[in-house]
This record gives sequence, structure tokens and C-alpha cells, in this order.
Amino acid sequence: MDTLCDCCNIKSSAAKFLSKKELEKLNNNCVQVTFLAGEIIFKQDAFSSNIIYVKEGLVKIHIKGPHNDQIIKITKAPSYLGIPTTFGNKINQYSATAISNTRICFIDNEVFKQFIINNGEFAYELVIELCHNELNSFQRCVNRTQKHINGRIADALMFFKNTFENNEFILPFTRLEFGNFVDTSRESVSRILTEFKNDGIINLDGKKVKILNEKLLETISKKG
DNA sequence: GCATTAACCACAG
DNA sequence: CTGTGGTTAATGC
Repeated sequence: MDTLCDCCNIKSSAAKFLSKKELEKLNNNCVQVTFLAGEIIFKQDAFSSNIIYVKEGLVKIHIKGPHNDQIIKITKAPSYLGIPTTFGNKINQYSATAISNTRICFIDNEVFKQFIINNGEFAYELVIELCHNELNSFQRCVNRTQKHINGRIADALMFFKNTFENNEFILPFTRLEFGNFVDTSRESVSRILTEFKNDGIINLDGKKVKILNEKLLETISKKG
């Protein structure tokens, strides 16, 4: 049974520092749930009651804005979700939706908090993860405001190439969602993608994308 | 001014 | 949902 946290082989880097006893405690205060692509894991404005650990799959984090739903980031397992939302605020500040089929562990807040307080190495690993997240979001912030659309779309394509570890992948987005991810309209996404296709940078068939000229794509991404 | 960029709108698969 | 063409506002040269 891999539901036992003790022998879980997808332990977070932080959970590796938990003692036998702590893992047992975790095991008794954590449930694993499977989500299908498209299912909502938790919703903005609802009470947050748990720490969420993504064991397997891809998840999108998104926030309702005044006009659109904005996709803040795509998170690939293994990763915690909702640490800021749970400790910073009782109410979820964002929603999380499964993009692929996903396995999630829901962990009791109080138990998690006790680990942080009592186990320095565990806490340290978490801080590292949070720092990475913050740096990434700073970076994304700069890119979003300073890069032109084709740069941002090139960024996104490179990102997917890296997360799927493949030059060929299926966009987990409609054009509208893609637009919400890179802060542009669905029309611009369509245009730039066909433009990339016509320039021989990618192959495009609906949501199927194959990167043909990674070097050029990289340049576009860098130059913005 | 003129050119470029990108959003908004409308219409058609 | 997607792609395309026209229009338009903002910005840069």
C-alpha cells in the first residue's frame, strides 16, 4: 500500500526529514485523492482546511480577476500547493484545478504546523521551496510586463517542452486559457501560433505542438 | 505624421 | 472553441 506515508516513494524533499514517528502521524492525518483532468482541487474564496501535496500530475493555479480568470502558474508534481493560502489566510486566495490526472494528498493543517515547529530540517526544506516559488513568480512578473506577446508565447512553449520533457506535446489549454496564462487575448495566441508555424518554428495541429526550431524559439523567448 | 503592436469586435467554420 | 479580417487606441520613431 503506497498510501502509507512511511513508504511513500514520492515523498517531498521536506518529508524526507520526518522521523518514523512523525510519518506515522502524517499517515493518520492525511488522505490521498485522485483527480481527473479538469477537476477542481480547491476553489478561491472557500475555507482552506488542508495543506495540499501534489504527488503526481499537473495542476494550474488561477485567480479570478475583474475581467478574466488569470492563470498564475502551472505546477508539476511533486510540489506542495496552498501553503501560502493556508497559513496566510483562512480563505483560499486562489483556485487549483487538475490539468492532467492527478494524485493529491490532503494533509491536516495542525499536524503540518507541528512538523514545522518541531522539525527544523523539514521547515528549512519548505522555506527553500517557498523561496523558489517566490523567485519564479518575480521572474514571471518581469517577463509578463516587459516581453512582447511572441516572447511570452515562446516562453510558454519552452515551459511546456521542459515540463513534459518532450519536444512534442499536447497543450493542456484552450486558446482562451493560453491567453489567460500569458496575459493576452485568445486571438493573439492564435495568430502568434500560426505565425510560428508558418516560420517553421513549430508544427501545429490543434493542440498538438512539436517544436522544430528550439534555438529560434529560445531567442524569441529571450529577446521578448 | 506614419508605423507598429495588440486589443476588441464580428463572423464563419 | 478557433481562426481570420477589419477597426481602433496607444506608443514609438
